[in-house]
Amino acid sequence: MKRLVVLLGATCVGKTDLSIRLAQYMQCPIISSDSRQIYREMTTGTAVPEKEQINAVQHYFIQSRSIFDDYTAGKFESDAIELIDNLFKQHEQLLMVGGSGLYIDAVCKGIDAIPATENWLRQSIIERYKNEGIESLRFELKRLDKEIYNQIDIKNPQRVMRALEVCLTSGKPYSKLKRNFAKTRNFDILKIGLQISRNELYGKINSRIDKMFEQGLLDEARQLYRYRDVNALKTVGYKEIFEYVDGKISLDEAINLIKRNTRRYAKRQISWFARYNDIHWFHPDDFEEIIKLCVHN
RNA sequence: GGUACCAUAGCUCAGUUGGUAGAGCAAAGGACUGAAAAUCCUUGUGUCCCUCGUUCGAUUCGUGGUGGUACCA
Repeated sequence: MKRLVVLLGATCVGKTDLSIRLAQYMQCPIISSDSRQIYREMTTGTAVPEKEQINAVQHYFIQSRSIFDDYTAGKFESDAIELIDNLFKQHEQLLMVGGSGLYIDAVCKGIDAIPATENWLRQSIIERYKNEGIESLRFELKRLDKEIYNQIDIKNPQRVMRALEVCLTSGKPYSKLKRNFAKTRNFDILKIGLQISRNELYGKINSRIDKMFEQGLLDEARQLYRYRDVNALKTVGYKEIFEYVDGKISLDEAINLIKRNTRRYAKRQISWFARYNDIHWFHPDDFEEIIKLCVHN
């Protein structure tokens, strides 16, 4: 059976550098499972691999979509599975690298098939949320689909809006579509997690942010300022600079907020990965140990 | 050197008409199937600067220190 090696871990832990060495050793391309590096308009703030790294190993999905595409985890599932099926015609093993938990899940166990929703509908629900508040949306959701109402986090507006949107689009209760059914793939999956101490991780985060500013993050974000409302730009490293451009905070404050929000993001990733029970954890320096696991038998 | 004010959670501060205390931020933990670098939830014991005094009882009042800030010399 073919095998997909999934390299995951919190931001800044050292996935990219290790992935290049690993891919060269395994002689296979890299599939990115990063929900922000996929956008071509963003470079510095998402810490995409260096040019030399991109040239050294064939990468898929990196900077392959536009921030105007309304890309989603659902599209990623179908795009990635199609790609993986094709690549397995030439490779025994493939390497997927990235820190977006939902995207990793989409590939490893799939997301339930749910009809695509219309953009105008989502916009109108967002408008209703702004005008009438969450209560009104909850009330309607409860009427349309009591089961999902009891399942989801009712305090989370995004969850309520999503559930309502699916009910209204499909004409069926969301709970009938969302089965949390794990698909079985026609390939094996090996998950390798990278882990370092919290102090070390936070130190790396801080220095990476400083480096991003040296590399021109401020200018890059300024160029994107006018598109600030698209979902893809609701991203750590950009949204804070937009606040600075608005004059709401100083540059120093923006830098410190980016560092803080990146730390919080890393913590959320750690929480997400903690619920997987099939990850082989390593320190990023344990290359030899990791290689041993990746030798395909 | 003198006078005034301040000293409480990692930080900024509130408060206790004397019965050992609470907000914001930070931090920590968690949830999460099409926005996911998003979104949401939970969590506050700290010699209330030190000393002596008054008091049944002082973080709160008084004395004396120490440190800080401002003004006057």
